[in-house]
Amino acid sequence: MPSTRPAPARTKLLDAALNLIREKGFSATSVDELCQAAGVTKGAFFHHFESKEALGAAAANHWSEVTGAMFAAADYHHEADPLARVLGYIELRKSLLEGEPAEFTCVAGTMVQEQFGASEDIRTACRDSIFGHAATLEADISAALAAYGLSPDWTAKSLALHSQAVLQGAFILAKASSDREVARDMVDHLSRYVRSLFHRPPAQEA
Amino acid sequence: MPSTRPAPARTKLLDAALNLIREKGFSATSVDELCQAAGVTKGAFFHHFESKEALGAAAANHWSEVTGAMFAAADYHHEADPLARVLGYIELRKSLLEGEPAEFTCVAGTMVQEQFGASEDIRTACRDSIFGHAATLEADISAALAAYGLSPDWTAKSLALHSQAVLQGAFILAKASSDREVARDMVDHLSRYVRSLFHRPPAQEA
DNA sequence: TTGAACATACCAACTGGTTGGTATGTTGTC
DNA sequence: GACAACATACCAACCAGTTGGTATGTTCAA
Repeated sequence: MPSTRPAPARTKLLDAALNLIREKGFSATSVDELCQAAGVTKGAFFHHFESKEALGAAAANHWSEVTGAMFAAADYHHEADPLARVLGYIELRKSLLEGEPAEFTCVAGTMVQEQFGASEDIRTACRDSIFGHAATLEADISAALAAYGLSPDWTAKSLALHSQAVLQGAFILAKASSDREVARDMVDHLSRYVRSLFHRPPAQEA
Repeated sequence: MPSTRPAPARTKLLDAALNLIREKGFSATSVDELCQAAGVTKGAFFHHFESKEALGAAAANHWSEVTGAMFAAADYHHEADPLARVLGYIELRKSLLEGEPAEFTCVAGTMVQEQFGASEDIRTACRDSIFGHAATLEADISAALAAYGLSPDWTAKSLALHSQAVLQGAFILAKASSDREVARDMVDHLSRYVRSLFHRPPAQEA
């Protein structure tokens, strides 16, 4: 049987990074803190990552994998109607707005905000995380356009990105106000917008 | 005659902070860098601000004043139709997306993203900046609702905040992709959404 | 009107602690 | 016994913040 081996230092560091970066940002998180949170020494850190910057880029990729697996396993994919899948995705994102900002916030968005000018590796890793995730949504939007026979003056890609923009902006407002309800309202507006684009009734407000 | 007196150190430091925070984030900007950019010594810094954190909060307030004056003087206020004022505001925000991210990005959004958990003073100053700005938009939205005889299931305040969320999210996508056109597309979606809420035709796409 | 008392604005040099990073082990496994 | 995976000990650079000081007002009583 596959007995649970102790998590290797590299994974422990990446998991710790996901939490610490969302709590305090990348710059304000020191290598020592990372090591302490991961229960690992500095030697282990620099054995697995050639620099703090390299860990940042790796953490963004790790974030893509963790969240990618989570969204891939979500229920909304089972909806037959592609628009229902899109709206289901949005409702899932809303339901995820629980607990503290550091728990529901996006690592890639947080990190790229402060590191976009300092590290090209981190920037591209965060870009791939955000835009890659948007691409999974773009497919359902395209299918919905086909199913509803629409050819609007906006692209599926731009609407997928817009949804990410709303979410990222909602995170900022939640952090600023210490109130996740604000973020939920923003997601409601997004849902309303998508329904209007497909000429769907306002439906039930949650 | 009111000859132009040399800018005092405090103002020079705040102006420098506005640029440096947007370029590199708050944590990664050192007090020494701030002083060098402002052409001022460290003694002057700590004469005017009791800590780096205090400068951060002051910078957010300075940002509110600078941008508040700019938006207060904008043309869109002269529109008779309140909805035209809202849409004019959105178009203005789109036209502001020029140059490098550090030039069109929001200081408050950038700073609160990394400092919300570290400094309550900075967090509230950024919150006041963002939510205070949204309040100026909320008045026009309320007037538009009255003018068009609408009583929707969303509030003027939440739509004003939604517009800020879209803009903040657009900034993040622009930073991640190094492409401000992405941000412009997000603002187009916002404009389309607002028009749909007021049952206005798609109108011309810019 | 003057000058002592005080306040403001600023400066150069310094400090103790923290930073990312390195050099050199030790350990367990194939 | 060789190599990856760690640990320990350390360092130079940098960090926010402090020090003791100067130059330039401003206030107000004699």
